[in-house]
Amino acid sequence: MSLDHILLGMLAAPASGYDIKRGFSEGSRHFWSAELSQIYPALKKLEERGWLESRLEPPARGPRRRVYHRTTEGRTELLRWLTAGPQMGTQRFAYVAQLFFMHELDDLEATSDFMLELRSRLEEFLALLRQAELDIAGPDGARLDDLSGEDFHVYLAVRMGVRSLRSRVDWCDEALAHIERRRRPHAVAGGAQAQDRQDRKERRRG
Amino acid sequence: MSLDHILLGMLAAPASGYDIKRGFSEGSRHFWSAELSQIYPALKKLEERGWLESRLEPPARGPRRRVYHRTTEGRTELLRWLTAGPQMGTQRFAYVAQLFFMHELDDLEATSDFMLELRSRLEEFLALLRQAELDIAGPDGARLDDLSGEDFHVYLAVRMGVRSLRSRVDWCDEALAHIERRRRPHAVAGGAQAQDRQDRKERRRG
DNA sequence: ATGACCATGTAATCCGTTACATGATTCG
DNA sequence: CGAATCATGTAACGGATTACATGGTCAT
Repeated sequence: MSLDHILLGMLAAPASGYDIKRGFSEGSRHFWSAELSQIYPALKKLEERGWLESRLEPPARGPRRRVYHRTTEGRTELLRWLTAGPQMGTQRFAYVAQLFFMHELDDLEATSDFMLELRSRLEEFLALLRQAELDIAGPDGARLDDLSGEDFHVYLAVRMGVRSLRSRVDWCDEALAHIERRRRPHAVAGGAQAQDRQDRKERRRG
Repeated sequence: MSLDHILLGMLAAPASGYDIKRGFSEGSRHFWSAELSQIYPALKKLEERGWLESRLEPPARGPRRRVYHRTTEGRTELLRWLTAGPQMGTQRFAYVAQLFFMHELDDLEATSDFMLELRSRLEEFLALLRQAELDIAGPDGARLDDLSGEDFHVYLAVRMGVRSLRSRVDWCDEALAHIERRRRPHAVAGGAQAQDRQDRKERRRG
């Protein structure tokens, strides 16, 4: 399983289940997330296995917190996972499946509307990731050479999110252009040229 | 759930569970897949719900096959799903999580090796998808304007796979460049220029 | 005091994978 | 005859989501 190892990774410093959940919301939602109802039992199981230990923190102010930290065995297991080569899981994109079957609607306007809504949702998410990128590396990657080893790796992971999301937005644009062309097959010359111009515009955005 | 709807979509023509599984292996592995052990019970459940019906085909030659076809209600449900707006599921990329935590190894060569292996696996997959794209639209999209409505939508879905995979390969290259730069921080001038050259190369490949 | 938020957990259910079981056909 | 492939299923387990339950703190 992977969630176990992700929890081990998140526990570089001692933290509670609640803390870890907040950690997900910030800079890593594009590659993993989990609900508290999954995190709490998982932490308990990891403690039973000896990879974590916990203590109840005295509630100086606020409710009590159960704070976990890695054991030596826990750290060893994390390192084992990190050196086991890239774990390629199965991908599931329900919205691509929808598009794949959308000819059943027999209505290119419906397909177009679908892609427009998808584009706007993807761009929303992209904006969040660009902000995370900015927070780490500064404008134009100004701070890039001064990052700690930890932040450097986080930066690389965030870049994957940015590139991945941007490629999907670009894909929406390409698909919308194809759809337009198909809807007006006898438009004036230069459909290909228009596509070319758009490509160049997309590239400048790099 | 989505598998239900994907099965409904796959059953544009009557097919057995085995047929559907083969359908997954071909042109849609980049956005969904399922095992036979998941497909058979799901089909049975869909029949109980009245969205499918099945008959046992007389085994003229070969073993017996249970062939499913959509009912009217099944088709209605499929259309409902297709018009319900893009379904944005949670993404899980275990290998990005690995990178995210990889500073724990404190060894940039390990990170570099990791990215190299990842790159080669991604490129392998990309080659399969490019082939699928070629099979549908021909070289340089020559057949693009002659596609049926069905093939057109399939083409759009395949393009998502191609773009998505290519953006991940590009990300690997970018990350490897960053890693190299970090490992030899006092190399001769022009690190940024080298990155520029690479950007232009990547763009040409479009 | 009321509602928002912090914090921890359990229960029910469903989704998905791996392993197992069965039997027929086809090819060498 | 034996191995590979076609074809259909069940069982066990584990991963993930949704709903439910509890209680404390803090600001208005």
